[in-house]
This record gives sequence, C-alpha cells and structure tokens, in this order.
Amino acid sequence: MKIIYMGTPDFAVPALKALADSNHEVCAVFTQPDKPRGRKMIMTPPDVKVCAQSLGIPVYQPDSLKNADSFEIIKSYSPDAIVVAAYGKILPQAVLKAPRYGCINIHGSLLPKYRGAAPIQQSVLNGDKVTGVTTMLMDVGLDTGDILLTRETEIGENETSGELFDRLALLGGELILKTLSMLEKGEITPKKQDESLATHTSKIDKTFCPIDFSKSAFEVHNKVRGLNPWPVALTQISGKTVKIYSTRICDKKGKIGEIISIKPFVVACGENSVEIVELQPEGKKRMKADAFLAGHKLKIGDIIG
RNA sequence: CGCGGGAUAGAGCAGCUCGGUAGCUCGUCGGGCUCAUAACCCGAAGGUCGUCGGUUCAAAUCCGGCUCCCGCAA
Repeated sequence: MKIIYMGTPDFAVPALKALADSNHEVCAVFTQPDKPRGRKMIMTPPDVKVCAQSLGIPVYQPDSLKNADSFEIIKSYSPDAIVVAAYGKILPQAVLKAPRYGCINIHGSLLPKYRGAAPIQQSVLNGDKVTGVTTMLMDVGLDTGDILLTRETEIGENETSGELFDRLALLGGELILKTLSMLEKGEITPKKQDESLATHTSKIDKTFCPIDFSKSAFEVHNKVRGLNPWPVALTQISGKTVKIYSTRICDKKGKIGEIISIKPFVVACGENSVEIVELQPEGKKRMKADAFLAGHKLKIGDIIG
C-alpha cells in the first residue's frame, strides 16, 4: 500500500520504522511544526521528523490540515491509507475520506477505554493490570471510530509510563502491519465501539504532580510511575520540592507522611507505605534515595509532603 | 539578557557571611565483636575544592571571565 504517515513524538517512531521496513510505501510524513523546547527554548524537531528524514521520506509540517494547501498535498500522493499515531492535530472530514482504506489510528489503549490525550499514563495512574493498543478507522469524533484490531499486554507492577510507552509503541508498529495486510485481504470487519464502556482521559499536566500521602500506597505508587518520565510526581522535603521518580509498595504502617525507615527510605501513606527509591531535589541531579539521605539529616519520625 | 539552585574524596552534603591545618554521613579496604549480619567497635586509603585569571604574606572562602549540570517558567 501507499501510505501517508502522520505522527509526532517518540511513541509514533516505531510504527513509522515498521512501515518503512515493510513492503508498504511510506510516501510522505506529516508531523507537527518544530517547537522551542527545554530551558533554552531551542527549536527542536519532532522525533518523527528526525526519523522520516533519516529514512529519506518527504516531511510536511503544516499548522493545520483544515486548509486547501494541506489537502492538495495529501491528494497529490493519492495514498491508499493514512496511518495516524499521536499526531496531535484534527483531521478534517475531507482528509478522512481521501484514502481508499481511510485513515487508521494507532491508539495506546484498549478502546473504547481511555479515549483522548493520555491513555497510556492514565492506565498506569489507575493501576490497571492490562492495557494494549488498538487500530481503528478514524471518524470525526475523538477516538470514536470503528475498531480494526487490538493487542493486549500486561502492565508490570512497577512499570512506568515511559516503559509502557516504549512497549506499546513497538506493539503498535506490529499491529499496524497486521492491520494493513488484513485490510488488503478483506479479512477485517470493523467493529463499532461500545459507547457504554467509553471513558476519556484528559491531558496530563503538572497539576497532577503533587503526591498526597494520605492516599493509599497503591495510589501513591501509581502516581509516581504513571508520571515518570514526565511530568514526574512531586513532594516537599525540608521545605524543598523534590521529584519522586521511583517507589515500591511496602506494607509497614505509620502516620501519614512519616518517615518510618531510613534504610531503606520508607514513607507512610494513608494505607501502608512506599519505599522511595529514586528522587531529585530541585537544582540537583536525579539520585538514589540512599545517596540523598547520606547528605540530608532526616530521621525516623520526620514528616514529609 | 525570563527567574533561581549548583560544581569540595567513589556517592550525597557541610565549610564560604568574618581568608589561615580539608570536615560530615555513606561506600571502599584492613582489623575486631558475633552462631551470624546489611548491625556494632577500631583503624586506613582516597580530594590540583569545575576552569582561567585577579587581590593577598596566605584563597574552597573575596573579585572578574569561562565551561558544565539542574529546578521553575514557557
């Protein structure tokens, strides 16, 4: 098939590579415009752009697809299908209808659960045991199109969003190849989503970060791994903001926020407790909890948060 | 010039205000105690104090330039 690929962040890279390595032809890639990133606000190209360029595929970065120019470009390639993965822009009806096989989205959840912006983090934040990727035919709604294929995977007890992202991105790459080949052979019957099971996820932002130690250890742990690698869970220790990168659930008990062990570093939650494994004080590098404690005179009974 | 923190032993920190012997917790190594230990006791090794220059009898410390790391904001 002749394919136009639309995607932006690292999550969308493995599927692009998978398609480029397959017998399909990726004739063009659409991605978001370069944006200033980081402390110095340096203009940075999206990961997908970097990948596409290394593969020698033409890259387009329109501000919107809802104009005639963008549509003409798409039309000029006369693609059989458009594959979309975390592109971050709305596709207008005209584009959705342009390819023969339609526009196929790779979504990081088992639809209709977790429609929307941050399905992967959300599944970790909720402490789900199972998630997956879904390929679906896009329609005008937000992740409401008919389902083509799904692939499940278990979420590890201590798995972070970042780790799950990487795995789902690879699975998405495998699933899109399978989806395309089955579509070509007419082996897939698109299935309507069960609206009664639909849930939505909002975008993750830094208001999610503060840790509430009055919640259960399970919830605290899920927040920590769900917000890793971004934007990372936060707490206060000795008046300073500290990022918490990694925790383990522990069954010791104590007052909320109380340090009940120094070695290892265990903090009591509303229910049970969490061992803090890796953290980062403001202005400092990320470090193991024992390294942090070597230079900070915390003792059992101190309260953090 | 968006705001701010930082660079001192393998790790994490103190010391800088007020220049004068390099300090703490941990790790490492050696020894001791112990049925045993990640516990405890004794001892040791390990640092051109980020870099370049200035002031000074004397600079981790005061002054100026530079490099790198990080938090916030976006």
